[in-house]
Order: sequence, then C-alpha cells, then structure tokens
Amino acid sequence: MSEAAVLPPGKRELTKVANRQAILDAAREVFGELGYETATVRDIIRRTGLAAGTFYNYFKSKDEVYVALASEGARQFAPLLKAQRAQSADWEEFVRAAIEAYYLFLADAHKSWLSQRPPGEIQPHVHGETPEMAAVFNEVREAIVEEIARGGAPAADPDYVAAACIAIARDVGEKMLARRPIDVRGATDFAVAMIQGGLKALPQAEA
Amino acid sequence: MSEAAVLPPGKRELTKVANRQAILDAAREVFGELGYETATVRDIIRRTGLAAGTFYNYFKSKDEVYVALASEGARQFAPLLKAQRAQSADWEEFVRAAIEAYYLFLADAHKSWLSQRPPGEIQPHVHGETPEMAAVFNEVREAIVEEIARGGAPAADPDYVAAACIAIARDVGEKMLARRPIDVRGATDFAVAMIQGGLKALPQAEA
Amino acid sequence: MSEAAVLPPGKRELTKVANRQAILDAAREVFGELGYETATVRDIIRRTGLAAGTFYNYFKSKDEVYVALASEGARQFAPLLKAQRAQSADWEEFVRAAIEAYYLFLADAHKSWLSQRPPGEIQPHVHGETPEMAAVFNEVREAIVEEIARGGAPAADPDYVAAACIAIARDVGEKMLARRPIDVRGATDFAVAMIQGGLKALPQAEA
Amino acid sequence: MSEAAVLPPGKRELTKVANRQAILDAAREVFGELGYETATVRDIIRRTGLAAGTFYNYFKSKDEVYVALASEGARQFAPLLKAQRAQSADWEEFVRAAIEAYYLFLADAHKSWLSQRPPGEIQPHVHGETPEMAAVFNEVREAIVEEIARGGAPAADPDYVAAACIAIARDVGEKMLARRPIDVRGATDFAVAMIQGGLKALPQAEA
DNA sequence: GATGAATGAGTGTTCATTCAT
DNA sequence: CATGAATGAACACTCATTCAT
Repeated sequence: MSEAAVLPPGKRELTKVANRQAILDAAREVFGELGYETATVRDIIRRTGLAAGTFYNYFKSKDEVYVALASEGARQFAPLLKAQRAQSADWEEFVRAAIEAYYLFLADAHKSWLSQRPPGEIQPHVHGETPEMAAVFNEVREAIVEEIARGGAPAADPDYVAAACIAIARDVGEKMLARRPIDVRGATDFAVAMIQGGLKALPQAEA
Repeated sequence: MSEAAVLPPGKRELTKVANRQAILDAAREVFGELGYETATVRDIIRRTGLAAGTFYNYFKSKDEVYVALASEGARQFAPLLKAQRAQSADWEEFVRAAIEAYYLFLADAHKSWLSQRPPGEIQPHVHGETPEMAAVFNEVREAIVEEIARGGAPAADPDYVAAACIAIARDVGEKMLARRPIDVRGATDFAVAMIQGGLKALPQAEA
Repeated sequence: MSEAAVLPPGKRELTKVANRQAILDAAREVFGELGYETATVRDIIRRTGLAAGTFYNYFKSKDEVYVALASEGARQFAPLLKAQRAQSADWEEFVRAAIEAYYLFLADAHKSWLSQRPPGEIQPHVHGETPEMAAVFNEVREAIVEEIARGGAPAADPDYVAAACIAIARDVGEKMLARRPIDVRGATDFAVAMIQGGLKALPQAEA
Repeated sequence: MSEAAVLPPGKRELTKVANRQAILDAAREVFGELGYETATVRDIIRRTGLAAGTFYNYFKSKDEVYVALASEGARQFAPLLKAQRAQSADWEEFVRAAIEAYYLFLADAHKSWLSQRPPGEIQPHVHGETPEMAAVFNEVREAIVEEIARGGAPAADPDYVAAACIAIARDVGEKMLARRPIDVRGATDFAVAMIQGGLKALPQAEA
C-alpha cells in the first residue's frame, strides 16, 4: 500500500535528511516571525509541504525542534568560539574574535531567513529571536564570564559586565540582520568599540 | 425611576479599587513569569482569589490588562524622564539622568514583585520582562534616538548607538532587579560608565 | 443606610409598578429585536436605566419575563376574543371578529415598539415575534380549533384548517406591524378575504 | 519531497464522507429540535460519537454547518422549482406545482428526521424549522413574488399575498411532517385549495 | 516513512444569577 | 428595595499530539 519500496535505493535516506532540514528551516523562520508560543506546529509543516503527522517522525514535540535548532546552532558555534579564544592574545582581541564569530554565524545561519519577510510587520509580544540566536548567545555569555573570572577582564561586577557586553552584542547583531546588505565587519567594529571604549570611543560629532 | 446613586462611599468602592489593583499586580507577576502568550487569564485571577468571570468586570480582555499595565507604566514614567532631560546640561548628564530615572522606576514598580518568586525557576522562552518594563523602556529608547538626532551624541550610526545604549540599560536593569538588595545607585553607575567609556572606564584588574 | 424610608408614602408603590412596567416594555423590545436566546438580561435592564440585580426583584428569571409578557398579553386578549365570539352570528363573522381583535391588540401593544427600529436590520435566526404575539396567537388558534370542532367551520382536516387560518393571520399581522401607518382595517379585510375565499376572493388583475 | 498523494481510495475517504454526512444529519436534528442559538456544537457532535475538535475538521464554525445545510437544501430544490414553473401553464398550476415540489422535498429531506423524535417534547422558543426548510422556503417566496409582479396573480397587495400563500404552505407543510404516514398529496391538495379558494373551496360541513 | 483525520484538554470570553452593601 | 460586583458553568474554538491507513 505504501509507495516507499518503489523509491530508488538511497533516495530514501536523502529524503529523510531533506525533510528534517526542511522542517528545521521552516521552524527557524516561524519561530523568528511568531515567537515560540504563537508559532504552531501547523505553521511549521505548512511551509514544508509535508503532512502534519510527518513532523512527529522527525521531532517528538514542538519543543524538540526548538531545542534541536538551538543546540545545532550551539554545536556549530562552540568550536569556532573556542578556536578564537585560543588564538586571542588578550581580552580585547578575544572580544573582537568572539563577536566576529558570532556575527558571522548569524549572518550565515540566517542568510535566507529575514531576507523575505516584510520588515514592518512586527507582531506584538514577539522579540524576533531565533532559537539559534538564543543558544549561541549563551555560549558567548559563558565565555565572557570565564574570561572575567580569569582576571583578564575588568574587575567590575562580572555579572554586570557580562550582561552589558552580551546586551550590546545581541542587539547590535539583531540590527545588523535587519539590514541589507548584512555588514558583519561594520557591526563588529561598532560593537567592539562600544564594548571597549563606550561612546567616547566612537567618532564624535564635530565640535 | 431610581432614586440617585448615593453610594455609601465605603467598602464597595474600596474593594473595587483593591480588586483592580490585585488583578494588575497578579497580571504583572504572571506576565513576568510566563510571558504574554503562556500566561492565561485563569493564571492571573487564580492569584487574586477571585472568580474567572470577575476578571472581565475590570478588563475587557487579556490584552487590555497588558496594555493597562504598560501604559500605566509609561504614563508614570514619562514626566520623570522629561524632567530629567530638561535638567540635563549635556548628553552625558542626560544619559545618567535617564538611566537613573528608569532604574528608580523599575525598583519602585517591582519592589514587591520578583522578591518572592523562586529565582531558579526560569521558564523556557520567557524574557522575564513585565509589560511596564517594555513600555518604559520604549520611552527611553525614543529619548535616546531624539538626542542622537539632535547631534548631542556621537556621530556613529544612530541606530546602532541607540540599540547599544538601550541594550546595556535594559539588561543591567534586569540584573539589578534580580538582586537583593536592589542597588539603584550601583547599577546606574555601572551602566553609565559602560555606556560612556566602555570596559576601559571600569576599574581594571590590577596589573 | 437605605434611602427607602425617605420616600414620600405611596411613591414607593408607584415606583414599583413603574419599574415592573419599564422592564416589561424593555423586554418586549429586546425579545422582538433579538429573539429569546440572543437577548440578554443585561440588554433588557440596560434600556430601563435600572441595575442588573433589580431585574430579579421583579422577575425570577429571564424566562419569567418572557412568560409574564406572554400571559399578560393572553390575559388581556382573552376577554376581547370571548366577547367577539359571543357576538358573532356565524363562523364568517367570528373569523373577522377574531382577527380584528387580534390585529387591534397587536397594533395597540406594539404601538411604540417597532416604530423606531431600523426595518432593514434583520438579525439572522430571529423571527421578530414578541412573546405577546406568540401567546395571543395561541388563543386565536384555540378558538378556531374549537369552532371547527363545533362544526361551524368546513369539514376538512381541522388541524390543517386551523394551521392555515392561523398562518395567514399571523404573517399578515406581522407585515401589518412592519408598515407605517398601521392599517388594521386593511389587514383585517385582506386576511378575512383570504381565509374565506382564497386568492379568488381578491380583486383580480384585469382581464 | 513527498511522493504523490496516491491515496488508497478506500476507508479513509469513505469515513470522511460519512463523518461529514453524520455531522450534517446531527446538525439538522439538533437545529430542528433546539433552534440555532440553543443548539451547541457539542450537542451536534455528541450525536455523532465523534470528538469535539473533529467538528472543526469539517466545518469552520457553528454558523457554517447551518449555512451548509441551508444552501444544500436550496441547491437541491431550486432546479425542481424552476422546472415546475416552466411547465406550468398558469398561476394556479404554478402554485400547485411549487407547493408539491416543496412538500416532496421536505418529505424526502426529513424522511428520517422527525420520525424518531418524541413529538410531545416541544422546546420553548423553538419553531422546529430546520435550516433547509428556511432556505427552500425562501426560494418559494421569491418565486411567488416574481409571479405576482408578472401579473399572473391577483392584484392585491403583493406583500400580503405572498405572505399569506407562504404562510399556508409553510405551516401546513410542518403539520404534514409531523404526521405518519407523511401524505404529500393530501397536504398539497389542501394547501392549494386553501390558497386558491379559501375555506369556501373546502368541503363544507353538511347543512 | 508519509499521511491527514481524530482527539480532547485547554483558552478567552459571556452571561444568568446571587448577594453584600 | 436598588445596586452592581462576584460568581462559575458553559460556550465556540484551537492546537499539540496520536494513530489507522
């Protein structure tokens, strides 16, 4: 009754991978547009052309796709970040490296994403953060906290320091993604300058 | 037909006000803990001890409480912010004034709030932002954007500048609320230093 | 605490009667406009200017107002109908008398009613029949059934005969009420002619 | 992505059609017994043995089932009526044809319906009219109005004439359905005689 | 493995009715 | 007796999830 056996060998596997990826892509979009709560499983599978039940062949629950997206992001990002930390001679360099890695990741992961959504149509109660952003973002946070603990960073309240650095990185990153073309370099320069030297480090309005 | 509404200005009115306030308080808590979507009207009224239908004697919809909370916050905060802006001689002073006003407001509005909630029990997908924070926060954003437009602030990309300042103010503010005792002065000092001079402006780890 | 004692003696009773009547009038309107199910108690008392609870000082339930309206109509109408029946020499005369009585009653009871409602605004699922119409209408039905049983009327299936007469009387009556000015005479003439002689009894289109 | 929807044209499709029909049948019953407002979606699906949510796999709303029932009725009936009109040489013949078509339709559409409901259990505020009756009934009304406009019918007030004819047809039809066996011929004869010649046209009681 | 209909707990909201003031 | 806030059962409808095909 099922046509599965008719498939050329190998195709089956391909389809499986492709379906999984299709669901992940759709989910990233939908979570980004609607937020976790508002997004429905149907919203996600509708974009894939698959049937509702098929979703559950790949993920046990709505939450699981979210987690998959997040941990996939983290898994890809962690080594990049680790490498950057290893290479960095000092704190300043590390900050730049970390942020650059983060922005490159964002730009890549969301290349296709926000590109086609109407930028004005902001939903109420939605922050427009994909699971991957949230996850990767946590990696950075931890790196900063460690670095501070190690004493390389300023001795101010580490919690505040991490919060502030992270906050800048995150929100500037979001702005970066909302623009065309995506300018990783510009965003990195700005974020780093801001983190290191605050407004004073920025080009001043003429006297 | 009816002989005047010579209401005893007594218990009736009092409980009405008290109930409304109880619902608002409960709503602030619930929205803060669960986020707008996850929070249910039943969650809110359960905390008040009132009956389900009673909610609708005070607010037309779930959305209306949210908006009420937000606009009440904005309404109380706006004049404070305006006053601070008027008094500020320059941009630096304005930034400090705005942030201080913001933190004072937060500390006051949420005095009772987070105090009793188990700090570890963080819900997934929730940012822990009450409607009031979101609203007041927008006021600050606009003030900064205006200020930047006026040229008082650095000439860098205004969108990024605003995003970064706001980001710092918001996240440091959130951290501040999570601690006991709430230290408005300390948080303000940190945020202002960070915004103005970045990490360099912070006390450095000893050489 | 209650101001009741302050009322001039007698006024109290008057108010009571007036309130009851106000509720009945409002209820007739609302039932007519919205139908029993759609009409809410609040719709009714809103038109009286009274408070929600006051409704229940006069009627035990929503259903009770409906019944009160219906039986009040029937109570007023029954003697009129009986008188007409007594005076009528034969079946034909009785039919005319009954219908005329019915239409006069309707015209009187609803004098104020439909007058101000926008005629086009028909609600879905609503028949526009007040409780009084329904009740009085039943009186007429019974009279006709009795008359038929007595043999004064045609020997055809009494159930059908009654149904047909009643149907004509009711629907023509409704049309009559929908027009300005209300022409009891014209409607009566038409209904009687139709009942007695059918279409053939009506003025024919010219040959 | 998905390999074609080569559905087994089997049980799936069948139960889908059967379920839809079951819901329609249940809805007809429930609307007929309780009226639109009083009837709840749960009342309807309870009779089908399906789950609450399943209702919404077939109809978007309570209103949509009602409309579906009504328009299905109208769709089936309209051609019958049109055919009868075309064949009718004159107004008299048309009236008979229209009424017969209406009664045949009713008898068929409700064959199973009223048959099993306890005839005494009349609900208050309910007219016992299914959506189909209401719809088909409107078709007849329009036909009569047109016919009158064309001049074939008596020159009396067309509004009254239509109202009266319709009233007879409807109420006699309802009575017909309430009896066992259903006698379409008898009901048609009666209604036509009544419309054309009124009571005078009926067999008189012996002198 | 894909399908999509079935499920039923849960949501926001309404409303007849009660009862302290 | 008037008042109007409180009550809670009930409703229409949604949606994550299951499962027969």
